[in-house]
Amino acid sequence: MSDDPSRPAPPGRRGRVTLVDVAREAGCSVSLASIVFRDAPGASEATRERVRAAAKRIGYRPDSRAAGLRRANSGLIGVTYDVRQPFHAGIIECLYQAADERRDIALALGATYPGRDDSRAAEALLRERCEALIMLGPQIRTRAIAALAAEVPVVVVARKVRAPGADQVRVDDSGGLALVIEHLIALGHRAITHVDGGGAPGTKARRRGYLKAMRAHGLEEFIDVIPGGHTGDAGVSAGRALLGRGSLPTAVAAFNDISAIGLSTWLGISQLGIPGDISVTGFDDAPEAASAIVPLTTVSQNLQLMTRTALDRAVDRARDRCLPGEHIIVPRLITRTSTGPPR
Amino acid sequence: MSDDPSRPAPPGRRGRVTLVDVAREAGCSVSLASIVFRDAPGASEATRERVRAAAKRIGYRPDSRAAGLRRANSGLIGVTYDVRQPFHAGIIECLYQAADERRDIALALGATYPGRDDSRAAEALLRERCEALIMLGPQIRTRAIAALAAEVPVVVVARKVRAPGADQVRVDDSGGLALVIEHLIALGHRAITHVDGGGAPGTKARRRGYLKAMRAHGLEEFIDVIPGGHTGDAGVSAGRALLGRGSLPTAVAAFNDISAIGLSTWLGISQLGIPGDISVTGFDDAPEAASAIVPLTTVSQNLQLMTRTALDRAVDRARDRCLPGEHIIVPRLITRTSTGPPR
DNA sequence: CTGTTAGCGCATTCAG
DNA sequence: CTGAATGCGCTAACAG
Repeated sequence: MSDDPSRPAPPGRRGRVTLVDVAREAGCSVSLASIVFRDAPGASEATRERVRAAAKRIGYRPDSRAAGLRRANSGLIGVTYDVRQPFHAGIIECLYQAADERRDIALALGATYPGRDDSRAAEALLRERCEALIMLGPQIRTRAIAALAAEVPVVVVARKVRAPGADQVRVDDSGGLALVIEHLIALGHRAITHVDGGGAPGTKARRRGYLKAMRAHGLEEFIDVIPGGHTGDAGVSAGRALLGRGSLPTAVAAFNDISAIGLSTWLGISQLGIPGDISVTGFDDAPEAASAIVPLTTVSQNLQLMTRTALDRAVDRARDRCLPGEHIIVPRLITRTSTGPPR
Repeated sequence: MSDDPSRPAPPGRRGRVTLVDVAREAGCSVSLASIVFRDAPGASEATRERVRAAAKRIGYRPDSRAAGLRRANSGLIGVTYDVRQPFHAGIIECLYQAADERRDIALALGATYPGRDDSRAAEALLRERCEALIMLGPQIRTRAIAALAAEVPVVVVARKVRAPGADQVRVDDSGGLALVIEHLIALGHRAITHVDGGGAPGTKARRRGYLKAMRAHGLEEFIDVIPGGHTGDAGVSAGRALLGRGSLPTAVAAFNDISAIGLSTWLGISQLGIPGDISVTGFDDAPEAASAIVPLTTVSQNLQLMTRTALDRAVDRARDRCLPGEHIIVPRLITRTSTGPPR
């Protein structure tokens, strides 16, 4: 408590509790206290307890900025995602779970929305000195991603992008869509329409899966793709378009769950029974798919595996400088009650 | 200490470009370079240009951790929010917009979901040394919020909480619900049912607004509250419950938009016309409300004002140590096509 | 406008 | 296990 009045007011003692205070309170050296909070070897269990108790007593909280500044690696992994995308929310949850399993990793979120693109979000994250970037379905152009990948390890999730230097982790979109088509065909369907993603990441691959599966079963003449999108609105519009035409297919494979639910809603309102009159399928296995009015047959991306892979890649690339690669997650068919034999 | 001056400044000895490198490249002092990046007064426009050009040339990016470590205030405002809540996503967007208008403020997001509560999220944020915390509809108990508020300025948004020391910014929930009831009554409705929020923040106040408005118009005998929730599923369940009873009301005021949309969907599938057979209202003016199959009459919380207020309060309290207060946003009725005269 | 200096809170030596 | 010393990248205060 002996402030030296001769010197200009030291801005240090502003009431902030630091590691020094903890060490003094616990009666040990700062190095030891540091070891305890880093979970590093070199302290007995007894001292660990003592130090932690002291910290709690005086209200100490580690300063992760200072720690990151000092160590070579900040332990921060940046994640850019679309704040409006429910599917991204699910991935964020899984990423947190994966990160919580490692004591040394923290996540920094960078939200994206129509007025703030992935580049902006990434820039803010990099100023915080993230070691690596995980980008969920980035909407910026490939060369912008490549530019980022040149500066920092980048892992692109849920979008196919040929950016050299960026890892890719995504489901086999083509194979996933083929899965539901095979399922519908096995049920006896032939007139199967695909409502596409209208430009959302994965649109082309899923459409390719549809075409491939139809052709593989000699159903070329039934091939029917109508424009859609990844939102519920897009599904509603597609439903409207579908009903506006002369004949109805016996099944519709939508681009994703949200769109499939919008579509189902419109069909339901138009007094069509699902799956009695028409079968509907989605993609993603979003939480909404299971709890929809008609639980949706869909394709699971195995988020656990996907996020774990993404995080591991991000950390490994940041630490060991290993080479970027492509990681394709095998999709799985989830059968629910929105599909049945044709009418 | 004699680096080869002929070669373009190598990316630092440790591979990272710092302010020192920029200063050397621009041929000026570090202080000047610092001034430029902080947008602080004390440099001519010419030098600013020169320094920025040099920075770009060698690929410099400010280190916000180091800056925050040094200055008294980190400039970081932490935001905890429910990653599954579309309504929160809208607030996040507005917060970013508000933060972007101030050069000195950055947002740090802390996601919340069933396995990770607001306390966990806040803890992580505080380790990053946020100056203040904005909590969106926190689900933790009041005393946990109070505990946080004792350590750092806390602004609670969209939840009424009597935690001493925490600011509150929220819409007048009671008045908002009353607004739609008045609107329905003016249209000629008398049998108006309220589907409540089932415990979500704001449930009680909105129900109170319903009761007050009904009583104010002598409609005690028509008072009818059924349990609901804030999700689409809850709306669907409420619709099912409603139709399972003998008689139908002529209008339903739901707790929020998402629930109202679920409700509408179920009513639509049950071949009831909206608003022909029954009027439906929501709350929040979420993006989904405008683009629903039947555009929803709802209550706007004026997010712009709400978020600006929240951010200003957070910053002011962190900087000037002013006292916490309560800030009630006046709600506004948004009339769309989901309401009409009774059948 | 410049250059110098002194830390912010912490991790990491290194010799005891 | 201790104690002291060094510096991460930056801001701020100061005298030129």
